[in-house]
Amino acid sequence: MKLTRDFYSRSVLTVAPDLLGKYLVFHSPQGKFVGEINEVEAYRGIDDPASHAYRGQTLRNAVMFGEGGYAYVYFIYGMYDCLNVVTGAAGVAEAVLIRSVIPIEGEEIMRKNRHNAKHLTDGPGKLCQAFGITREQNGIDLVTSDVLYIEDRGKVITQFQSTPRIGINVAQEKLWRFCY
DNA sequence: AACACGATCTACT
DNA sequence: GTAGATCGTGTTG
Repeated sequence: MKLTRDFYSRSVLTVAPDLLGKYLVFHSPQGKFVGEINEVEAYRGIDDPASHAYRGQTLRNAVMFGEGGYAYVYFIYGMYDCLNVVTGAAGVAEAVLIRSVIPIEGEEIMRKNRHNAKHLTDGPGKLCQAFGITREQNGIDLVTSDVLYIEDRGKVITQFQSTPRIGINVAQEKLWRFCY
C-alpha cells in the first residue's frame, strides 16, 4: 500500500531507515518503473551544515520547508537530478535523499535511459536518469499522486548500516547514510 | 552582471 | 585513484 502522510510527517532520522525496503513507483510516459529502495541519506535544515536548507529558504530548496510527503528534486553538477522525500511537519526543513534502488519493474527502459551502462540505479543521479525523473517532478505530493509515490509491500528491514554521508566534507560525525 | 561551486558519474591510468 | 564534463543556483559587486 501507498505510504501515508503520517509516515512522512515523522522525524527525518526515523523516516530515512524506514524507507529501506520500500518501493519507489513512477508511472512515466515511457511506462511504469518500480525500484526497491536500498540506500538513503538524511538531511536536516537546522544543525546540519551539509543540508541545502541549512542557510535558510531559497527558491531551489523551498519544497524542503513544506510538510512531509513531497518530492524535492534538484539539479547538480550541471548534469544530474537527485530525488529526495521531504519529511517532518510544515516549516521543518528535512528530507531524505534516495541514493540507490534495486530495479524491480521497467528494467529494459531503464537500461535504454542509462545508455546501456552496467550500473543502472545504484546512485542518486543514476536512478533518476534510469527512471527519467527530473525537476519536472519537483513538488509532487507522493501521498496524493498516482504518478510518483512509494509503496510498502510488507518487507521489513531490521538489519542496516549507518555511515557518514557520501560526497560531503562536513558533519562527518553524523552517521546519516543508511543502507542494507 | 559576473563568479564560484556543488547531496555526481564516467572514463581513463 | 583521479580528472573532466557542464550549468543552475546563490552570492557578491
